Amino acid sequence: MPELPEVETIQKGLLQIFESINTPIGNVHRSSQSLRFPWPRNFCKEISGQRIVNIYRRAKYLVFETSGQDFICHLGMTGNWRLDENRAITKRPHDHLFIELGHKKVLIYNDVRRFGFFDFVDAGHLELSRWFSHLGPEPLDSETFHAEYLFVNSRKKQTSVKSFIMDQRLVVGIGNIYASEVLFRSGLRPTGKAGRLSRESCQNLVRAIREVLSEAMAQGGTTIKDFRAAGGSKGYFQQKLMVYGRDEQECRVCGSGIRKKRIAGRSTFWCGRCQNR
DNA sequence: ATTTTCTCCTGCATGC
DNA sequence: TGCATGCAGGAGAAAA
Repeated sequence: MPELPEVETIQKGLLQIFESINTPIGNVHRSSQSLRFPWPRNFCKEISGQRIVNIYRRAKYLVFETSGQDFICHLGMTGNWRLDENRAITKRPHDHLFIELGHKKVLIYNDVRRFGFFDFVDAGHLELSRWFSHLGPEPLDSETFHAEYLFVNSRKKQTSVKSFIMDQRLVVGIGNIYASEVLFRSGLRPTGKAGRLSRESCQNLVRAIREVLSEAMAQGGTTIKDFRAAGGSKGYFQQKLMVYGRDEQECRVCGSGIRKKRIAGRSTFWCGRCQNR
């Protein structure tokens, strides 16, 4: 489900919940089903009783820094968190993890498709973890992610520009929705070869990535199907989508028809007139 | 080595 | 109504 803006929205919501409740993790239970991978050994027992020191985002991962064992949560396609004030009434299908927080409050991880997962990590040395060692820079960090970086790393790449920017080894956080949106804003065809990007196009790409992700975060993410912030609120960026899911509709800028095509197995949307480079 | 396709899973829309 | 098919926001493994 979630790309960078959605994960960031959930991270902010979770942090707010822990700060407002301000109590150590109570009892923890999980479903008997595995998620994408089997649950870490003694997962519930290990995190029970720990105090949350911080929750932050790296790429599309949530990192929970605790007084004991640090852990991560990847949301896969359909992972989501919600806070239940009265668990007995609101248990839902596909609930997989229950974290009790004080009086009758339960933080619940729900994941319909079970592509998400949890694992223990050392938050102080994330880059050593198998989940983080290959990840590229954060798109909003101008020190490490900039036009020249894109230009240099795109040389001789035969893959499409769209697949290129979705490669988490290059830059993290861009998934299938925002890839189309970013390319619309930068005026680039998604099918173009990455290796042919000019310096100017790289500059436009970097700017578009920063703008689109920032604006989406400000809107609380994109709610296409069922995304909700941890507090339960919807995202509103879907109202600003220019191309994603708009095939057969008119371009909001020039009025020509939005096209749709599968690139590397993923649906891709663009305007043939506005995106001509 | 690089790039695309397959795979994991469930739910929903579509078409016959 | 039932059943088959395809598709959905991720990403590692396998295949090409």
